[in-house]
Amino acid sequence: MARTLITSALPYINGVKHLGNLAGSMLPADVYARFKRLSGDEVLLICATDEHGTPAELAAQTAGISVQAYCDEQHEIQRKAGEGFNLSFDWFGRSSSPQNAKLTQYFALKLEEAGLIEERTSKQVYSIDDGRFLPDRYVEGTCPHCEYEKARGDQCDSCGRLLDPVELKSPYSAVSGTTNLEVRETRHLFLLQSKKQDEIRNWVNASEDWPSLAKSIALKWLDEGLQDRAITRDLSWGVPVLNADGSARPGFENKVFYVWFDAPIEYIAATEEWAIANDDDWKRWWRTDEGADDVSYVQFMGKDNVAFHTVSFPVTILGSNEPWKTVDKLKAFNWVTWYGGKFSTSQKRGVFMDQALDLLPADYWRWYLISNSPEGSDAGFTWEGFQAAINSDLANVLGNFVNRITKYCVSKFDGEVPAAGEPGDAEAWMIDELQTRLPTLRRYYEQMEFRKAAAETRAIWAAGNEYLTKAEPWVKYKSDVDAAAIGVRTGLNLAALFGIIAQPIIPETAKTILDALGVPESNRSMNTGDMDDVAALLDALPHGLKVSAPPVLFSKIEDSQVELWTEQFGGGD
RNA sequence: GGUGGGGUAGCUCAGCUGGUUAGAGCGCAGGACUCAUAAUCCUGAGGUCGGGAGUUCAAGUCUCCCUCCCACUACCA
Repeated sequence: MARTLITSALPYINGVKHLGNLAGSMLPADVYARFKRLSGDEVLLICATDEHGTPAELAAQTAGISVQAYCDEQHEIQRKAGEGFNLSFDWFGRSSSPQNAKLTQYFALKLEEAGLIEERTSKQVYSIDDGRFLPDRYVEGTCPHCEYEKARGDQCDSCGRLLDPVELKSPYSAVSGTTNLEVRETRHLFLLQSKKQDEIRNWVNASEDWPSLAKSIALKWLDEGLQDRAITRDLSWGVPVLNADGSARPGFENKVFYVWFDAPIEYIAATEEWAIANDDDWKRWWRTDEGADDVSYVQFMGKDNVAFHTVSFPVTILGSNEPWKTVDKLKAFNWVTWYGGKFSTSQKRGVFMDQALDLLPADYWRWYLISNSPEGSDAGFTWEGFQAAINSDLANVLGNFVNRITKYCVSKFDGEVPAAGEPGDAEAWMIDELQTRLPTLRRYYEQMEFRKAAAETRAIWAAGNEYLTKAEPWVKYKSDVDAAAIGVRTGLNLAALFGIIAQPIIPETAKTILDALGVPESNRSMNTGDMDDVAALLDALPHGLKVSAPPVLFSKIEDSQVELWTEQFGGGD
């Protein structure tokens, strides 16, 4: 059995994720995982909340609770949101888990043994009133180039220039507003990425199933020269820096590993968390010397994360000099935009996962976000586009098809799959369509071309409607009931097939359809072997099987709802 | 500034290594049908493929210049 390991970029703990976050990583990872499972692979889909770092500490401080309590709360919220969207994670872990702490410390020690870690002193802005070091972007002030007054220490939002926090005029803390700042020296562990430059380049060049986008980003970093980077921070919340014997590393008692060092390691640690919970073995997924050599590992992420996955994390993995599994294929996404701008938590622009589910069931959103996946470039979300896609694709093309054929069967054939009638021209046409379209659909999924997979899925549904027009059982019924029967039987089998191919994207509705048609779990696969014989697929339901018309699968989105939501969510302004 | 990705029918987008009359969905117009969620099916109108120059027998598809949008640019994650 082929084995596929899939990871989605870890959503940051700070707040409910919006539809753009969902569409850019977690959702396509889930769709792909579902497809691979239906294709007969053994799949492990891993995700987790990324819980360390300054934003989590500050958010907890604002909320007046401990960081641990804050993360506990937020993790649960995100877990529930994912569950609400039917994200089929085999494990949704936490980067604050003991497994991740241990593994992160382990990697750091291995890297040090390999001579890739060095202590260095650097300078950083310290806020005396806040009692903490400030990351560059938490220092704000007036831009020395354009005089913009709220420029961040790393970059000015107004003129776009990269800055150093010490360049800012009248700097202040973005945390508290205090101007009581000073530059202090601080010691950190640096990962000597420059030493791995050639090895990483060879590894990148050897990669095959990477999109050009990913490769070009990786090569760009390599061309500019990998810089050694600090992998520790002056924070209290995070993975402690320890010696091999478990004692605190001298001078690092108040420091932790940098969130970007431990976050990708959580992919592995989350698998360990999964293994513990399921009494399974995690190493067979991650250690090529312990069974992971035949695993195909696929990563999903937003474009902004590509460098971390193609360069930084590989330095950690390869630098350990141990046989860890590295990524085989990766898929990067652009952003979903909101009426031309960005989704923004702080400005309350856009729709967030929990809000979305209050409006409509998950399948509506899943379909829209996958069929409009931000693959080639940013994809704009608009209520009008959403309404059009749902009403046309789901309600009219798929929902109506299932409704018309099942209702007709119930009213004219006692709700039983008819046995009579021989296939004719219309059936031959349908078989021909499916013989080209089903392999095409599978190919798009294999290639992770999600927009195209959705479009092909829809095209197959639409072909079903076209088939019914050709077969016109309601006309034939008047003169030849057997001739009508073949149309109904084929139509019912098509409905079942439509449910099967709908499973990766709209799993709940697919289940409703397949349950209504009495298709057993074991016959819902999308495996090639099971989909090759199209003629058999169109006569798969046992003759005489009792079927029922499921309730209306999708209700249409009314103009009045679009108006309401536009007002409610500030779309269009 | 640098790097990368985009600018193709009213809208959202396909168009691989250059090759017959540039495609799809939505929307729009007309027609058909009546089993169905006023759904479905058919037909049609609609584009000087961001602008300019060049290479070529031939360019949306290659080269150069210009222009607009977006992302990334390594101590935010």
